[in-house]
Amino acid sequence: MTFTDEEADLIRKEDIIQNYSKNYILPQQGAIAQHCFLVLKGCVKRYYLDNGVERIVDFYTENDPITPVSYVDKKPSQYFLSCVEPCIISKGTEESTQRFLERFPKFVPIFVQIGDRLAAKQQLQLDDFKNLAPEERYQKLLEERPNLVNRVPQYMIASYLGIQPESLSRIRKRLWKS
Amino acid sequence: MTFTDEEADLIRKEDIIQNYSKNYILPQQGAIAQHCFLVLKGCVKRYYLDNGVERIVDFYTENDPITPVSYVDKKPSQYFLSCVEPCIISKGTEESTQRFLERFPKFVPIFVQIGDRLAAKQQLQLDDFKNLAPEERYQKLLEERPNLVNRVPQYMIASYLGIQPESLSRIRKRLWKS
DNA sequence: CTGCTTTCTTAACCGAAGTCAATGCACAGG
DNA sequence: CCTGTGCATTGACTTCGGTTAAGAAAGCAG
Repeated sequence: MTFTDEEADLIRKEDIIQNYSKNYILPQQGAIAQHCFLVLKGCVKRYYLDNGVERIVDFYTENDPITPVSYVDKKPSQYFLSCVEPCIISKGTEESTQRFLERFPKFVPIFVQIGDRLAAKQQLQLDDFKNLAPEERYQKLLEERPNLVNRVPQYMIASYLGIQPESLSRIRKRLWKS
Repeated sequence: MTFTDEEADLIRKEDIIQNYSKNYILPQQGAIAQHCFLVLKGCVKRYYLDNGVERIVDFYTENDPITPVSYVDKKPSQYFLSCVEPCIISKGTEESTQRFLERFPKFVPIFVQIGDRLAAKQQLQLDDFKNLAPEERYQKLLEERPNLVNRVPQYMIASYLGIQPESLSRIRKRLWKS
């Protein structure tokens, strides 16, 4: 889901836009009523901590909306958002979302089924993950988000792919040879 | 999300209950307005075909609701539902859902955020899949759904875990030894 | 420019999963 | 009862990722 210039403009006007320095961790209050973010410039990672190890879940770059994750109660894990680069980020409030939807009603159904679509997207991701080898996952990432590899450190890409940095290095070498 | 006896009873009355033989494939019409199912007895698998290979996505047993997957357009893949055992399944229509929610309004918010919760659940599944070895995934399955392993052929469990049947056999052997 | 930190690469070793092929086993149909 | 089919196991072999440790390269500050 991407925005036209006009739509992005309205968001820029309505929402609270802020600059964040590299490595800044976006504050996310309690379980409910979290903010939505829209990355205008820069790159954000979503991750959680697994016995002190950072496990990267996703990256967000220009025009990517960051939707809150509804917590499934039991698990103690928590997701964090951190700026991989200096960022300009638009923080959406409940009211600004409201006004945005009044201005662009065509987004209403989309907002309603955001959860469904997210679920479907994640189903596909999970399917891929089950059936693709690490090397294939990396190639797929290269195809789908070629820019990403050039702007985030490889050890983060490795974490995102669920492998060790050393393995990613070898994979790159292998692919380069062929 | 589970149902009390009373709730399940109403569903039983309202919905269309049918028997299906083993290996029967539940018909799922086009992209929109699919049925919801509730497994009363038996076991259903959700899978898709990957170059003729069956890739199992999930299993559903007694009292598990089967929610439709909203299709993310591009991918040609399609999910099928097939009975692993003879099944008794309650098929929900739009109207019966309506009546059910009138009778038990407490489920309304849940139905609204079904997508969100599904997304959150799948996020956790994906997290696990990225960071657990096949052997650990099998152990986790044993803990979370111990019954499943006893009623589903192992090659299907293997498919669900994203590994080969031979590997699962060796994993079992390894675990048995310790 | 120098020295530090961060990031990436390389090598050696190990263990586990994939693959292919053969065997064992249970169960259903004739 | 015998036979065929489907499923599970086992073995030999290969490949690839994890681990550990060391060193190279790149970025940054003094």
